[in-house]
Order: sequence, then C-alpha cells, then structure tokens
Amino acid sequence: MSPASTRDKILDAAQGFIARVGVNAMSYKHLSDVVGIRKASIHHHFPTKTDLLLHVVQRYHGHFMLKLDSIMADDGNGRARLESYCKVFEEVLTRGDCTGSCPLGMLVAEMQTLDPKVKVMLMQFYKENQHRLHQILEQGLQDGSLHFKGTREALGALIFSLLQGLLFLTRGGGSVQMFRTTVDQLLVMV
Amino acid sequence: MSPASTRDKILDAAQGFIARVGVNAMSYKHLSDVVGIRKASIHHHFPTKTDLLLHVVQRYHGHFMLKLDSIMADDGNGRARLESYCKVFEEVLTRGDCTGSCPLGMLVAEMQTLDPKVKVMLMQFYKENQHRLHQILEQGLQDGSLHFKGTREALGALIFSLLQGLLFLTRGGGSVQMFRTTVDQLLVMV
DNA sequence: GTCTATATAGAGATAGAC
DNA sequence: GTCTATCTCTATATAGAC
Repeated sequence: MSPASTRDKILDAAQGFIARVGVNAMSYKHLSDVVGIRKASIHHHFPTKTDLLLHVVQRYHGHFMLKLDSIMADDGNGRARLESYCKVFEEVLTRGDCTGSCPLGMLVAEMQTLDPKVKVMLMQFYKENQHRLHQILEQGLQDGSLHFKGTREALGALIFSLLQGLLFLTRGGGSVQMFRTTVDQLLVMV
Repeated sequence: MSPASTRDKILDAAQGFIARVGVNAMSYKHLSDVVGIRKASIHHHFPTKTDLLLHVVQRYHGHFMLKLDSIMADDGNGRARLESYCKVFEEVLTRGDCTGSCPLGMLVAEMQTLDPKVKVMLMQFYKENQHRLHQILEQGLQDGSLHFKGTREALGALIFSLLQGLLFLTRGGGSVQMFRTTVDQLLVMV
C-alpha cells in the first residue's frame, strides 16, 4: 500500500471511530492518539469536526460508488450483480477489526446531531444506492435471473434497509456467518 | 393517563433522547431541562448514566415483550401475527415526534461505548424477539398462511434486521409511508 | 426529593512559536 | 505542519443544606 499522508491517516482513523462508536463518542484526542500527532495538528487539517465529517463522508461515498460501478461494469446477470452488491456490504464487516459497521449508516443513526450539510450528503448516499439497486433488480427481471412480486423501488428499499440493519445488529453478538446466512435467505426469496 | 412519577418522567425523557440522538449525545443537563428539575436531582434517582441506561432498557424491554405477548395471545393465523409484529415497530416510529427509532436499536449501534451489563440486556432483547418470530413463522408454515424457502431462523433474522434498519433509515428523509411500503414488500414475499 | 455549589475531567477550538 | 499553551464550555458526579 502507498504511504498514506497525515491527512489520509486522520480520515482513516475518523472513519474507523465513526463505524465503531459513532461521531459523538469520537474526539480529537482519540484521533490524536491513533495518528500520533497532537490535537492542534488535527485541527490544522480539519478545523472543525463538521469539516472532518464532510470529508470522511465524501471520501467513503466516492470509494463505495466506485465499487458499485465496477459491479455494474462486470459481466453477469442481475442475480450475480445483486450477490456482488451484498458482498460489498459484507466486506465492510470483515475489513479491519470486525467490530464496525458502515460509517455512513452510523451517521444516519446520529443524524439529528449533525450539521445539515452532512445530512444532505448522507441522503445522497442513500439515493445513489437505491438507483444502483433499481438497475440491478430491473436487469434481473429482464434476464429472468430474479423473480419477485412488488416494485423495484420497494424491494430496493427493503434490501438496503436489511443490509444496513444487519451491519448494526451483527456487532451485537453476531458474526460474519450470521450476516451471510441472512443475505442467503434474501437471495433464495428473489 | 396516570400522573407519572418524577422517576418515570426521567425514564421517558431519557428514552426519547436515546431514540432521537443516542446515549452519547444525551446529557443530564438535557434531561434536567425536559423534566424540570436540577441535574443533581436526576442523579438522586439514577446515580450514574449506566444506572439510568439499565432502567431504560429494562422498562422498554418489558413493555415491548408485553405487546408481543398480546399478539401471540390474539386469534389469528401466522400471517396476521407477522403483520401485527411489524405494526409494533411502526408504532415506535409514529409515536411521539416521529423522529425517533427503537431506543434499543440505537443502543446496539452505540454498543461499543456501553457498560457490559447493558450489552447483555440488549442481546437478550434480540434473542427474545427472535424467539417470538420463530414461533410466528412456524405457525404460518403450519396453517398455510406463510410460504417461504429457507429456515425460520434465517427469515427471523432477516425480518428483525430489516425492521431495525428501516427505523434507522426512515429518519434520514424517510416517512411512515416508506416504512409501510417496505413492510408490505416483505409481506408479499412470504 | 430537590436544591446550590463545587470538584474533576474532557470536549472543541484558537494563538502563536518553531 | 507540528508543537505548547490556553480558552471556554460542557460533561459526569458528589457534598451538604433545606
């Protein structure tokens, strides 16, 4: 891996804390301890917590969408793409120390305490996920690899809610195995 | 409604804050403002935040299970009971100022920052929900009102994750309507 | 049970030297 | 860019009077 800049180290640390304990339990002191520089130096890179948050969200959003775009570019029918989509969420769980969830999901949970600018970005994340899911589900209907009653919209909302909920609950005593089992259950139902 | 004791008012206020903003964004000052007594008086009833948390969880757990038990006592087939089960979650959303989610779901999200005693109670809540769901799904299979592939366990985990995830995401720009639509989608798939 | 007052620690943030 | 030092505010929690 390429040597990360201090700025990136801070973003990495912040993203990890948010995923594990949430924004409101993360402090500049915590970041300072992990990154190895003083609090004031963190403030040099990100003057306020909202600044930091905006950049964490933006970066994560970008990386996540790149992954989804690569799924959409792959060969494969709708079902294969839906499986890949779920796999992206599983990787969120298995990467790192396995205690985290999706940092943006965590921020949605704490949304009432955030700057409106962050809220807007979080809603955009939701919207773009829905868009990709609609495409995948539509394709699956067309190529006959997916079968379901109801609308793409409703099933898309169901799938995204399920995956985010799973990430939350898995940390409460759950395991990657439980995550997989539940996703498999979804896949036998479509 | 019966006149609530100060103790109950504190628990009500705490539960509301947890559901809306989480434990880590809730302070004794906030509670003091809502209940109308001083911080020190809150400490008289609940010396530490963990004490308060334990009682909030215990009370909510009790009330929730009473509701589920009344569902299990009603007449009705498996499908009707599953609909009632989902309705209990919808009521969490529509009650009060509509910005909250399940306080225990929120605590699960913040689990890494909590006292181990609270964690144990949260896992118990999950376990008992799973137990009720297994019963409902089994009954639905027996009486022919529900049809699904896979196991009761996997579908139970899916349903609970979905409902908790929905409560989280609905607050991020969602509505009760979206909650209902998604639950309806679940119900046409079983 | 509720109050005032206080202790102690930590938060986010800024000024200015190097 | 990083540091020391400091400001201001808020957090949890306790002591002791009424």
